[in-house]
Amino acid sequence: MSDATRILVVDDDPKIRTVVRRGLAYEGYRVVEAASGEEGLEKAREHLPDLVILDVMMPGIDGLEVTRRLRAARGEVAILMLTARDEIKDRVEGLETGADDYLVKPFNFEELLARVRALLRRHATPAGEILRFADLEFDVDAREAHRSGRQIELTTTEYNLLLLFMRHPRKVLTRDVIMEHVWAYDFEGESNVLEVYVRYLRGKLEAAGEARLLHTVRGAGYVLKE
Amino acid sequence: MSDATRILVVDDDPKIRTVVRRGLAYEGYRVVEAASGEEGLEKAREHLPDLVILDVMMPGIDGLEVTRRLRAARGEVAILMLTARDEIKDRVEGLETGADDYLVKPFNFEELLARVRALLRRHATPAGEILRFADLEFDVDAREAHRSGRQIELTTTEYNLLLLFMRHPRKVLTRDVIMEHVWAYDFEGESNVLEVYVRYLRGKLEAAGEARLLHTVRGAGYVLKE
DNA sequence: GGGTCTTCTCAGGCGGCGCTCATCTGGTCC
DNA sequence: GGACCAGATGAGCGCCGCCTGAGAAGACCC
Repeated sequence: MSDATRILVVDDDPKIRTVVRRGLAYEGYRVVEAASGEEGLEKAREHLPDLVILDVMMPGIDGLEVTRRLRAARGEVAILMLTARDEIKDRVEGLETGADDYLVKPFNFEELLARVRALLRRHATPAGEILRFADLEFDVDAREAHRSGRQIELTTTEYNLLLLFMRHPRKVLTRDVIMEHVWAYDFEGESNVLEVYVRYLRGKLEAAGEARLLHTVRGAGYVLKE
Repeated sequence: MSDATRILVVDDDPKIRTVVRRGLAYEGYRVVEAASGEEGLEKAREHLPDLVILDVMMPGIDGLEVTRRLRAARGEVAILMLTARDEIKDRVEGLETGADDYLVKPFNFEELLARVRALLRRHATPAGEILRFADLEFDVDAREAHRSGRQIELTTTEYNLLLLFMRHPRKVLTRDVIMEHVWAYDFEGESNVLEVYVRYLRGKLEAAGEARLLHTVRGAGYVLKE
């Protein structure tokens, strides 16, 4: 814990910074923010992050230039570039300039987290993760689950949702937290997607009449527990 | 907690109180002020704040003494001490007396806010916290309690009410304090919701014939004790 | 273009939960 | 012992939070 992985988030949009910071902090990373390219370079020098998440489009020094300077200064840092949907040409340029990966906005948090983990793993140690809870097995790499010998296929959203619960068993996750993690960061307004997907998941997890694992906590959210 | 975080500001300088109060209120905290050590202790008893911001130098009961008494009163309250620049020796004494952090005056508000956030984060709910009292366990994350091996499910209001008692064991909580914390009422209208929910809680906590933990203090309020 | 899979919206339904109310109980004071 | 009042109790009601089934829209594949 004392030597947690440090991640620097550079984006001029405070909303994105906040969502990313909160999410990553929740996952146990130490997060530093910067609102501009200049500040980003400064914070990078100051905190020596393991990974930099970097928006391409920023006033002043933009993401590409920051990448160039980071590479010139210190080669080992991993760089994840964020690019708006219609800036796809930037992808190529971004990767050529020295970014290790890129992600198109808007993205949902689990996607970001997956990239972050992948990048950090590449820089560190690999491992085929299998999460277990009660009689449920969850193979992160294979993207499938097993219960009472049965193989359970999951769609992407179901996978993200179940992954979140498997990472935080016995903990009540509020609707807000779940929405922020599994659905797009800029999701606004009322929707009952969450209920619907909880229903899908329950349907698959309890297909053979097994006991309920995903419980409703009225007025709060949901928990994974026996 | 169900309602906003409460912060008590104790300083004999009205200017500082005003600045701090406005700023914190703007950030969404509920702020209570006190102009002296005596008043501070009184307000603390009355409002059960999560954090106390406390000036060291005050006529009458000073900050150090207030800290001592707050700690003696079994409060798990976080304390942030304010000290003038040339009272640096007070820092040491302040921390030894039981303050959780200190801040040198003059300070800018962002500095204060950063400390406040850090303290609340550290102090509030370290993930996986389990509160215990007698043979009762209260799992904050899972939103459930256990007694004599039995799992006790709680509704949101029951949870908020029990949480309040678990945070202040053996302390008599008046009806007003409880109403203010759990229902956010200004106790205007008459209602016996509190009695009803005390009954619900007792029902669940003593379902297997266990001894009473939630006691009535006639004319005052309720206590959690053996 | 047709078929399939996935994501998400929408309308309707149901029951849990928060709360009120009327009545009962017991402690306290004279 | 009687009167009074704070709190306890049981019953019940209405809302809204969540569940459910159906289907539209879009992506992908052949």
